[in-house]
Parts: sequence; structure tokens; C-alpha cells
Amino acid sequence: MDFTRDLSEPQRRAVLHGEGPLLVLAGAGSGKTRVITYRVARLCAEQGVAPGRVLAVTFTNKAAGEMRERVRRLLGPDASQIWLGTFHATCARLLRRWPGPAGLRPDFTIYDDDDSRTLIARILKDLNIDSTLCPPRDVQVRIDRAKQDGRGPNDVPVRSTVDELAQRVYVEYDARLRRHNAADFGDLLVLAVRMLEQHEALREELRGRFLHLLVDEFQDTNKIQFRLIELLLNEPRNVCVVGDDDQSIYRWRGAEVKNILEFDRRFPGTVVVRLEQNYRSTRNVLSSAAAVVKRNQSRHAKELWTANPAGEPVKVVLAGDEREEAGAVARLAAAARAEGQALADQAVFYRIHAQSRVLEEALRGRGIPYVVVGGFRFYERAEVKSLLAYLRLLVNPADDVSFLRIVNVPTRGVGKVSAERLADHARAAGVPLCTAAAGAGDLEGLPSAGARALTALSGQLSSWRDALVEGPGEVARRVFDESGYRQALEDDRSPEGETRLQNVHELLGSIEDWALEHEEPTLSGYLEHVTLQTAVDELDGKAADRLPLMTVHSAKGLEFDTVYVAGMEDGLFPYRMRQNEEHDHREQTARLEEERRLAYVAMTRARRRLYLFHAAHRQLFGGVQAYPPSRFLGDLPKEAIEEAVLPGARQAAAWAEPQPAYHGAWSRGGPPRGDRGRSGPVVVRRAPRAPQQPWNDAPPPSVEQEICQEVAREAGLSFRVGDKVRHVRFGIGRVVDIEEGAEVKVSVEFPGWGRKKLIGRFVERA
DNA sequence: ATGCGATCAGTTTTT
DNA sequence: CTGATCGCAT
Repeated sequence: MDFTRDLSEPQRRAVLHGEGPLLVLAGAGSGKTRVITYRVARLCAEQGVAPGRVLAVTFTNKAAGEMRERVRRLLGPDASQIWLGTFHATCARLLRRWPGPAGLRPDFTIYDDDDSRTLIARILKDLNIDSTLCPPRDVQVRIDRAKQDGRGPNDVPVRSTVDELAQRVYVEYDARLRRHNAADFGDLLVLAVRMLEQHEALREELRGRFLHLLVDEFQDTNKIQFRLIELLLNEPRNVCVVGDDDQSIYRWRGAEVKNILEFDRRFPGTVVVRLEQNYRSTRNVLSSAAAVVKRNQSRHAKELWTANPAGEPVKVVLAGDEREEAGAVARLAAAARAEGQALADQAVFYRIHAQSRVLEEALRGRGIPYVVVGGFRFYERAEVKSLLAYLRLLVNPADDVSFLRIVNVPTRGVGKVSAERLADHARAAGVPLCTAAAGAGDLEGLPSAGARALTALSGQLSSWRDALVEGPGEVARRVFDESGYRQALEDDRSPEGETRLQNVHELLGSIEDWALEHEEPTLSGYLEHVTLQTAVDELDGKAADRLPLMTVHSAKGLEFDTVYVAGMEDGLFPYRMRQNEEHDHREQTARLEEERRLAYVAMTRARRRLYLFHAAHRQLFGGVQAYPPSRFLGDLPKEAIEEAVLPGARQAAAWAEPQPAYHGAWSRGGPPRGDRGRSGPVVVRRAPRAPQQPWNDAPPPSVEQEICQEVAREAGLSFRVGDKVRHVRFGIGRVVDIEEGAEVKVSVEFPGWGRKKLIGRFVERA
């Protein structure tokens, strides 16, 4: 097989590179996935490397799955032998195989964010720490950050009493995780690294096993991940990392851009390959994105280029408010679909999840199928998590967090008092809650109803445990039925109750589907799969054509023909935190630069069409605010864009007046060179007045036309904005606006009559 | 022990 | 505006 045929020269160099460290600086859309895929395939097919001795790390499971599929096409079924997954999944796999050396017991549970915060809250309570002084969330962030950097409780800086409290919680938190036989996300990395550091024989075994390491999205790796790579690296140091410093968007999560910027210093002899040709986007899209990220000071200077045509201009659209914005997105997506572009080839991005709701409403209202990626995830729903907690408890009886979650779900008369008493006894005896519950009848101070319920629950748990051999699906069904949870949900006749029941059924279905797809389906395998699922993984396998909605973060690594970015406003994107945390200038700059990279990522996802929306007013977090356009919009090259103003914004402009220049947190200490808001915020000053539209107004920009045309199309009208129409009473006039509604209304300028708003049906094309 | 109502607070990005 | 927690009444 010829692995180099459809590769560019630099791509070929990366694929054919022999031994030793390789750094591929791959710009957006430069074909890095193809490079990794081909490189793996070639190593196996031509260099005789056994697939099982290649370890490739990707950012999402979806990316891993796609890569495996592509390698399979080149290599055949052996591709399944490759170690391929996210850092977390890879570490989990190592820990499952060697739990002992890692300080875990088999069938340990992986705690997600929620579980870990619950545990921290409980510890705060037990240690009598005021949780207003030291909120669980903050402690969690501290602990997590420490773990990202590979720092244990003794390595965290203690400069204040709060630091000291957090440190104490950290110590207790880790102790309890071990007692519960659980690992949080950070632990997966920390424990794997510690295991390799402390067990030389194991380290050597693994170093001998992996002949080649490959890491995608290397710009978003953190310290501990870097350390893991070092530990697994064999002598010829066959490590190939691929990334783009301009796309580093996880600094807040501990990502070290230094990992990629200083890679060649850490690994002397590194061969560097630059992929600077973009194959994905039109010139207009690319030059717009480049103009935004170019303003960053701390970046590798590079010039991405493309041989693609200029394509359509990037559309910058001003809406009156978020609802008009959402309506426009919905219409444009529907119009594109009508032209033959599948909804799945388009995508809507936003900075924060809170923006999704109004978009969802607009889409739902028009019957446009969509899928929200991430956000309130299915597996995080209370009823789903509760059933999962039962299942986790079967696999790992020491998991007190799960026990507490289900001890009174459905309500079985075990209230706060009973639970606390049980916890006291368990702590005194040094046993898990589950064990203590088995002897609840003999415990003092337990209300008798509670004791009876606990004993019964304990009996059920062990009988379900015996049923584990019947397979995950069967056990889950039994738990749901026999626990009384099903009955409780069925008794709840409210609409939310119905949804909850539906969700649990969906969960039961998903367990069975998963079991069918796996050779040896174990419950613990399923639970791990669920916990380590990434947001975009949910995009997988959904055959229906739906419009994906997601945050820009989730969009990393994806591409679409058409991209709509909502909320390009200063304060929202770039996002400015409302808490007046005092950040020094460096931190401010660093944050703004990351927002810039985020915008760059968003824009470079688009192949052909890119829409950037901003709204004059936006209701967010319960208050209407006027936001100035994103400063990023001001960076766009004029020749690559086309601006449009939707009717709602034209109206808003008529009854609002500009404010003095914008002085947000971003501009404290002066905005970066060349940065400027293009206009100040606007405030409402007086009641709307109809703007005077002269008869021979310039035709509206094409985006408006597209949108209005879609309104007209939906309503079965034969004309659009700018067309001449006839009305029985007013004669011939020109359409200046079309408004949606139960009945579509049309604003028409009639010479001699002025502007009239009419029902669409009563007007016809002249 | 449970469930309801009211008040409160706090609102990024994710494995 | 929403979600979560707290206190009170049943």
C-alpha cells in the first residue's frame, strides 16, 4: 500500500519520519488527523510494528473511534489492537489492569465531577468547615488544579487560612476516595503516573510494550499528562505529538502551552514538521479567523494559507436581541437544508451553554431537528444517576457516595437522622455504609423504621450482586423493578415524572445496546464507559439528520460546511466574568488571548459558510443588557466580510443612543494593541419611532434577503424584501420588512401613503 | 420523615 | 431567570 500518495510534502515527511521525537505543528484544517492515521498505519503495515504496541492518545473518544475506523480501512481488523483513547480512558485501562500497584482494588469506581463535589461537601460538613467561607466548588477546583500539576496535598501552597482549610479537605478527600475504592478524574492520571514512578518493573514492562506514542491536540495537554508521556517513553523516544498553539483553549484546565512550545527543548533532537496549508476552509473564512488570532502576542508566528477559492464572504449579522438571532439561525439552517445541505453538515456554536435555550426554542418552534452536545448531559440527570448509583454500589460496595445517593431513593423511610446514625456507626467500625447497613437491626439509636428499611435494602443489594452473572442489562432491570424505583416513577403522574421514567428506560436500553456491542460485557465496564464519555461522543451513531448545537470548546476538532456562531459580543465572547475577581494584568491578557484562540477555533471549523451573529440587546442570567459587538468582529478584514442588520436591530438603533466608550474588565490597564470595540453599548432612551425609509432605499444585504425569503417561503409568499408588491387599496409599493408570527406581516412603503404594515396574504407580487 | 413553599444565591469553558 | 437550599408545616 502506498501511504504517501495523497499527502502533501510536509504531511509525507511527518508520516515517513523514522525514529525519535517528532513535533507536528499543524494549523487548523491542515490534515493532522490524516497524518496521524497514516503514520500509525504505516508503522504497522510497513515497519512491522505490532498494532498492540502503538499507543495513540486523542482528545475525545469520538476522535479515537474515527481514527480507529480510518486505520482499520488502511490496515484491516488488526487496528483493534492499537491502544487508542483519551488520556483518561488510557489511564483507566492501565489502572484496571494493575489496580494493586496503583493503590486501588479491582472494580474501583470513577467519580465524576458531581460525585467528587458531593464528597467534598460532605467532608466540609464532617470537618465542621463553614462552606460559605470555603465553597465545595472552589475546593474542588483547587484539588483538581493541584492534581493536573501533579501536586499532592503536601505540595499545595498554604498562604492563608482558606488555603489551609482547603489543604485539610484535600488530605481527607484523597483518604476517602481510597476508602471508597474510588478515583476521580484527576486521580486517573495521578495514580497512573505514581504507579509508573514507583514500580520500576512495571514501568519497564510498559516502556518495552509501547514502541510508538502519538498524542493529538498536544497543545491542550497538562503537566501530569506530559509526565505520563515521559514515563511511558522508550529509549529511541518514538513520540509523535501533533498540535497547534493557536488552538490551545484549556489553559483554565491546567493545559500547558509550554508543552508544545518547548517540546523540542525537552526532547533534544526533535524533528519539527509544519503543516501550514489549510485544506478545509475558503480563503475568506481563513483570513477572517487568522485576523483574529494574529493579535495575540504569545504565539508562534505562522501564516496558514489555502489554495481554496475565496468563497462567500463571512457574514456578520446584527440582530435586535437573542430571539431574533435564534430565529435567523433557524431560518438560515432551514434554508440551507432546503438547498440540499444536511442539518448535520451545519452547526451552531456559542460561548456558554446558557445560550442554547433560546436557540432550541427557535428550532423547536419551526420543527427543525437538533441535538445539543454537552450541557445537561443525559447521564447526569438525577434519575439516571440514581439508577447508576445502584449499579455502582453492586460493583463496588465501598462506594459510600453512591450509597448515600440511593439510600432513600425511592423514599423508604431512611431520612437524615437514620442516615447520620448509620454513618456514625460505619465510621466507628471502620466499614463502608453498605456493610454497616447489613447489621442495621443491631445498631443503637437507629429509628426502627429506618433500621428495617436498611436491612431490607442491604439484603436486596446482595441478592442483586449474586445476579451480576446474568449480565448488566438484566441486573439493571431487576434493580429498577425490585427497588421500587420503577413503581415510584410510575406513580408520579406529572409531566416531569413521565420524562424521568422515559430517561430511565432509555438508560436501560443503552445498557443493553452497549452489552450487545461488547464481547465480555461487565457492569463495571459499562459504568466506566458512561463516566468517561465526552460531550461530543454523543454525536456518534445518531443516524437522524439533526442540527448540532454546542459550545466552542466542544467544537474543537470538528468541521462543518456551515457554521453559525451566536453571541459575538464583548462580555460574552470574549467572555468576561462578572465576579470582580481582581486579576493582574498578565492574567487578564492571558484570558483574553485564550478567548481569541477560542474564536479562532470556532471560525476555523467552517468549510464554506460562516455566520457571526451579535445582538444589540440580550437577555442573559435574568437581565436584559446591551452588549457592544465583540472586539473580534472589529479585527475582521473588511474585504472578507459582509455585514447585515436584521429588522429588530434597525428598530433598536432608532430608539437607542450610543454610550461613551466601553470600559469593561478587559480594557482595564488598556486593551491590547489595536483592540477596540466598534461601538459603545446602547441604552434605551425613548420610545421607538419608525425610521423613515425613503422610497428608493438601497436593497437590504443578502443575509436579510435570505432570512426574509425563508420567512416568506415558510408562509408561502411569492415576494421578498425589496420586491414591488400590489395592494388593493394602497396600490404598488416596495417591501421593506417581513415579520414572522402567527400571521406573517409585511411592511410596505407606498408612495403617497407612507409605510403600512399589512397581512402578508393580502399583498401580491407586482 | 416528607413535602412544600419561600428565600437565597450565583451564575464559563470539561475529562 | 433558574436552581438549589433552607425552614416550616403536615
